[in-house]
Amino acid sequence: MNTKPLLEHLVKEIDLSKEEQSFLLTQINYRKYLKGQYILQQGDVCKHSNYVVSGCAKMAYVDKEGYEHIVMFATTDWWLSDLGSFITQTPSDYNIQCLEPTEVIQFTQQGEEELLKNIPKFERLFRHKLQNALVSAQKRIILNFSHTAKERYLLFKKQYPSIEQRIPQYMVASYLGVTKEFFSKMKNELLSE
Amino acid sequence: MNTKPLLEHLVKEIDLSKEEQSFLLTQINYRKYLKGQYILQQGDVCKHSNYVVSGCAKMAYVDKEGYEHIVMFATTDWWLSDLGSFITQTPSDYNIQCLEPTEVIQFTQQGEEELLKNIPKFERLFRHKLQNALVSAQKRIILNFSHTAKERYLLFKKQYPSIEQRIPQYMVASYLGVTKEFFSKMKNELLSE
DNA sequence: CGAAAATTTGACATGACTCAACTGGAGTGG
DNA sequence: CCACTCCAGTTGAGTCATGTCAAATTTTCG
Repeated sequence: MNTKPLLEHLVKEIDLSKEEQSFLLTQINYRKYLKGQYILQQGDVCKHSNYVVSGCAKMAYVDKEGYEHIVMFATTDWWLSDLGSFITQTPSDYNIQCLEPTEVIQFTQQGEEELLKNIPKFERLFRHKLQNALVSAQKRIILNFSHTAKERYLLFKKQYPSIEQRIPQYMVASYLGVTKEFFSKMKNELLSE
Repeated sequence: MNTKPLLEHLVKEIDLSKEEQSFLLTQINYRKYLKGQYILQQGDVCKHSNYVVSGCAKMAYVDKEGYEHIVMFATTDWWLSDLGSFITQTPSDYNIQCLEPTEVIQFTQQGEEELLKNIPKFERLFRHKLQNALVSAQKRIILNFSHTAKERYLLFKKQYPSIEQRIPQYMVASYLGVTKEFFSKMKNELLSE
């Protein structure tokens, strides 16, 4: 029932047999978070890899001065975890917090291992997931170096047209790596151009 | 002979049988590049995934203004490719150029597929490789937002102590995302602090 | 040695940040 | 229904980090 979206999503990608599907179901958990709740808090070990069924969450790093830097947003069909903490089971440097009521399907590290062992197709799927994530992370590094905040903002709007409306603007600023004040001025200038 | 370092490196990580080793050898190629040579040029398809045996190379993006932005350096034991171009076999946005005479072992995309199909251990190994790369890419995104160029430079020195001596300083500047002029002034200030 | 490449220096320009004050909703409670 | 507060967003003045451009200096290497 609640896990249906995941199955549908996965079946599209790797075409699971009935047996594989039911095995998968033994390894996952459905969970619902309220707006504002934390899926992961800085300092805790990241116990779950999360597949977002609905809602919206952010992953962020809070620096020593207390400023928050948003690493990514995740909505339906996105995967979300602090990979570093998840695979090594060491305390995380990141927060994951829900910006809306959010439904997720969770894998524990053991569950993921079991899955990979028993259904090798998953190796390929997860590898693809990682590849895509790495490619876009590298792009973002270069983007931040080679473009002004204004340009980055325009690209962000193109790439995530739906997200901007759903969240407070100061979070968009944080994702782009600028202050909310500068972001506000920037948007103004864009209007009068 | 020339492929020995790769085997040794891999055997340490995944413990290959004799048969697996000899199969591996059928899927790889050894190649030597001179200083200055390109392993990959912007616009070409990335035909190979490269394991660096010796030497040093950089992966970089040249923007429309002609400025070069360095994504990463690779020395012994690093893997190097434009993953996006490699997996989709579409033209690359990056250059990979040797900064020293460099020996690499190359996998084609097909070769890599074969390897993964025939020696499932490789799935795990490659997944780990990707995980680590992704974790550090995400860290670098945040680092660039939350730290000044000076701080980033000090971290770079700690993390890659051997690289700074081997390459022209303007490339370090490019990796850090600052101009060579600013980088020069910055280092001066650090001395008198 | 001489030419090209790398690095440094200085004057000036600008993107982006800080801080503080202000505006304008969206509750909330009396 | 008003007064109050809280939070997001805006605005402005001043500052700082970093960029630009042009010239001078040093290093590298044929």
